Amino acid sequence: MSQTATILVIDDEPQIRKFLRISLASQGYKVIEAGSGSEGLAQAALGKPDLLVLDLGLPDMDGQQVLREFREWSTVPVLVLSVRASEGQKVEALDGGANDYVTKPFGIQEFLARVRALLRQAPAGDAQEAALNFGPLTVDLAYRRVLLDGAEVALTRKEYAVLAQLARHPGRVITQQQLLKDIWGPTHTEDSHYLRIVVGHLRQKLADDPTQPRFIVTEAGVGYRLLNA
Amino acid sequence: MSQTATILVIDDEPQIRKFLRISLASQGYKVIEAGSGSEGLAQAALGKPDLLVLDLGLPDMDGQQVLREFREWSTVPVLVLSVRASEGQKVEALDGGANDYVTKPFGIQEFLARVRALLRQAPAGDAQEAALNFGPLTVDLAYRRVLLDGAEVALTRKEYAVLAQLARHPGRVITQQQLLKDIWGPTHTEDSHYLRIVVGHLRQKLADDPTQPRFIVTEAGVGYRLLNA
DNA sequence: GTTGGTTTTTAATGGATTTTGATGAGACAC
DNA sequence: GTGTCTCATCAAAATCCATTAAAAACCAAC
Repeated sequence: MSQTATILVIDDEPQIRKFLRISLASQGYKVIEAGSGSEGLAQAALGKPDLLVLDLGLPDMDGQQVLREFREWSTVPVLVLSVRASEGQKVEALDGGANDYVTKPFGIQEFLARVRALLRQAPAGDAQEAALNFGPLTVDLAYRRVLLDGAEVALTRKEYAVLAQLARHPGRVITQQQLLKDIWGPTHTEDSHYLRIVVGHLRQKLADDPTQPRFIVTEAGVGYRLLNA
Repeated sequence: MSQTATILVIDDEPQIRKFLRISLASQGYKVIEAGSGSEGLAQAALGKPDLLVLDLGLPDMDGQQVLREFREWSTVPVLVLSVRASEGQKVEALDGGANDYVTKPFGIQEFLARVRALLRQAPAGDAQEAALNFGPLTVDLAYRRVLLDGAEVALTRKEYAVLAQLARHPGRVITQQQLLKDIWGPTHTEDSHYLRIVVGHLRQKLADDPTQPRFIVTEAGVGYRLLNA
């Protein structure tokens, strides 16, 4: 389905942050944190989270204000936490763009279930998982498809795995060990021969010449790199 | 911007239904009602609501069961109501596909705010077609029916489950593990053979040739995908 | 209980992919 | 120049995968 979701927690109380961090991390989420509203907004722009957990009681600025500014540019789901349980508060937050409102103290199981519910409707990586383009070559990770000049290229499992791995880090060199470990497993990190053959097939199918590469560049003794157009 | 949303209320207590009907209608929503689970599911298929408000305490069938059957074919947001506030109940409902969970008694302002929040993320008139088309093939999730050239195709449970799963993500590769986990359960993720046989039967009934597929494409060693016409 | 239909096993086949082995070309150091 | 290292390519063998058929076990409805 999706890779691990990133969750940004904005809360000024360190012990609550720690509690949430541990709980969320134990479920496999990647957690980033902020202790104030301004820091939180900065992190939100930087870390591209898939979900925002926001405590309304912040020292530097009003939580509602943080929510409002966040919603200026993001549609990522927001779960608001608060000790204040007044109905007016809840209505204000929900109408201000929050997707859920949980009052402290809360059960961690319910909290995690609400996190799952919010992430379900907006799957992780939805933002970044657009198709990647490398000139005439398109690698669509969501659909597991590869197009060359608009025509679909039929790739085998290993071929696709190598290309996808390279495509995930455009322009970066991926070491042979990395590729071998991720695709063949940690027991085959020495078999760089496999890699050469698969890359050979890939280049053939993509009409790529190793001496004059359009797509896959070999970095001798190190690994391979996918050129970003 | 948005036209009036339609909200389906499933609750067996007439006075609560009346209360919700009046409150929701005063906000301009169109309200349809059902007093039992089976009636609710029928109304859900018929009335194409934009939001479902579901009370878990129903006389004829378990609320969780209603939720589960509804989620078989619809992604419309669901707000669950319940007097029982046990955390386990909430987790079960949220993981069963509910988007929010409100315990009675509740403040009507907060309830309406949560309704607004749910409708915001899935705007009214988004009235998603429950029937999906793939050229001559139609998969109607709401009625659990499959039509080929307008004629109904009789499918077994597993066959339908596999086809429906593929149809929910048109063009996308669904991995064998995914299909096996969702349909046979997490203990059978290794039995990819089952899958091949069911897909074989499906192709036979849909007059689909694996070497020249109209509908189901096999991605060797990975999974299957349903071609979107 | 019997019956009809469904799901699960079992088995056989052909095809495709992956692995293995062998060979040659280029780069670089000595 | 020679030897060594890495890379690329070709061809075969071995393995894995998909498809099909058919029998056995299972279930639900009657």
